[in-house]
Amino acid sequence: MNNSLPKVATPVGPAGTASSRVFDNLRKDLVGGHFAAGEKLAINALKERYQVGLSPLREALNKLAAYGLLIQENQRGFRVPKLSRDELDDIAQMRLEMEGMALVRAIANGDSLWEADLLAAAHRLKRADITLDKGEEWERLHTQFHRTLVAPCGSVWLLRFIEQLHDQFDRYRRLGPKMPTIRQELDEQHHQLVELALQRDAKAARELMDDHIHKSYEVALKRYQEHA
Amino acid sequence: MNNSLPKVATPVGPAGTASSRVFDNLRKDLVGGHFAAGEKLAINALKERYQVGLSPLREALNKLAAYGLLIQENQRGFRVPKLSRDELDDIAQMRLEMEGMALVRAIANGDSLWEADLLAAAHRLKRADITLDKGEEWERLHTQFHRTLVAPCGSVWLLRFIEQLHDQFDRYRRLGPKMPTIRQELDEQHHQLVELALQRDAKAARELMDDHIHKSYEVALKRYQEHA
DNA sequence: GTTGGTTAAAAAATCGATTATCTTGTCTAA
DNA sequence: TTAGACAAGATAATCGATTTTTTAACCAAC
Repeated sequence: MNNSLPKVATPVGPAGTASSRVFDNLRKDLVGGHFAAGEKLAINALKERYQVGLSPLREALNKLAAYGLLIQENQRGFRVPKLSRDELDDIAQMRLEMEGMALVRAIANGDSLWEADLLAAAHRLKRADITLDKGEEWERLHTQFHRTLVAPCGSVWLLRFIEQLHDQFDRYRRLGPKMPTIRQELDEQHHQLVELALQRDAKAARELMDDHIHKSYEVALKRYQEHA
Repeated sequence: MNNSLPKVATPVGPAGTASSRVFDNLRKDLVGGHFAAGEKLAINALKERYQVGLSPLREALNKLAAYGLLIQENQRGFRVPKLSRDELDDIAQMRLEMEGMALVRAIANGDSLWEADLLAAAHRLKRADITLDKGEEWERLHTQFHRTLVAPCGSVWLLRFIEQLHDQFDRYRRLGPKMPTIRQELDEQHHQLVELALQRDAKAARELMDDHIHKSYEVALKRYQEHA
């Protein structure tokens, strides 16, 4: 009211509802391992932590339960899902199938705008890697890179499932500290994936993707086993 | 208090929380087409319809949005997702990939208990078909049959995705009235699927499953197109 | 010492009311 | 006539308090 700007819908900044803000933050924390697997969430503590009331918090918890990042038990609240070797294997196996499929389709469909996005995403990821901004930002760019890679696969549902699997997978991958040696290897594969995608070599790209997921799986498995 | 029975947890009947009850009912109604595609849900009307307060209702709506049966728009409530030819194609394509994969794995893993379950599920479905109990009950048994078919595939996540896709697919399939001719053909395939599964003929079973989904797709597409 | 039952405390689920946001219809000014 | 501003009503989101259910602690009886 104190200026006459023509009603600009809040650009994107502070985001919409309290519920969606909590959802985003809680999702990040769950994927990042800020809560112990199997832990029961104390709702009042969460109210504190995320600075919201009960209603928006519960709505966010319900969404996360439907998404698979929380377990809801009928009259006894929410808990963080347990981790298990079997589930990790399942998730990795599904990633192999679905991301492979998506990559092949993306290579068939992707246009030159995709090529540009892909190069950009890979570049940003590498930069974040060099500056050793070891934190949340690298994770964001890494997720974004993989998302971009398969984006033009043509299936909304496939993308949705892949995203869900990534979140689940990252719960294992992010259990422990960085492993620089293997990490470097994986980072190189990102660039090789871009190259093969630009060359439209679907077969080789898929094979590399399989290997990439395999190596990531080994990292995740080791961390799970060391996790005690 | 008026009898001395030793504290039996309510068998299964009236179900747990108000929220979960609403979730189940709303899900059924959304899949069954009781709401128009694209329609905006009037929350107060839903309170009436399902006889619950605002909080449990909103929690159920949030879960359904995360599940993909509703669209949540930031400060303007919930609406039923639109239908589109592209999405139907996407869903059917994904069903082909995922249920095919799941069936092959189920045939590799399933034990004799599975065989029995499968026969039972197919039988129940046929019976419901004969008695022409055209309603909700047949739908339930049909869903149950397909669930049983792929149950021992060994992947929790694959089963989860398949279930989600079924719900989405059924939004199209159930747009119109029965089509007895094609319906009969599809029903026969159910029994053929059981036979091939019992014979452990993965290849033939997968081909039949592909055909089954294809035919179902044609039904769904026709209904979508006639739906106006 | 264990079992069974009772009760107090804690936590989850739900309700009723309040606050914030959007939508619609109307009016004014160009 | 049309674009914009405004106000009134409708709807969504959130809060605070209540009700219900579970959990934990205690005590008695075997």
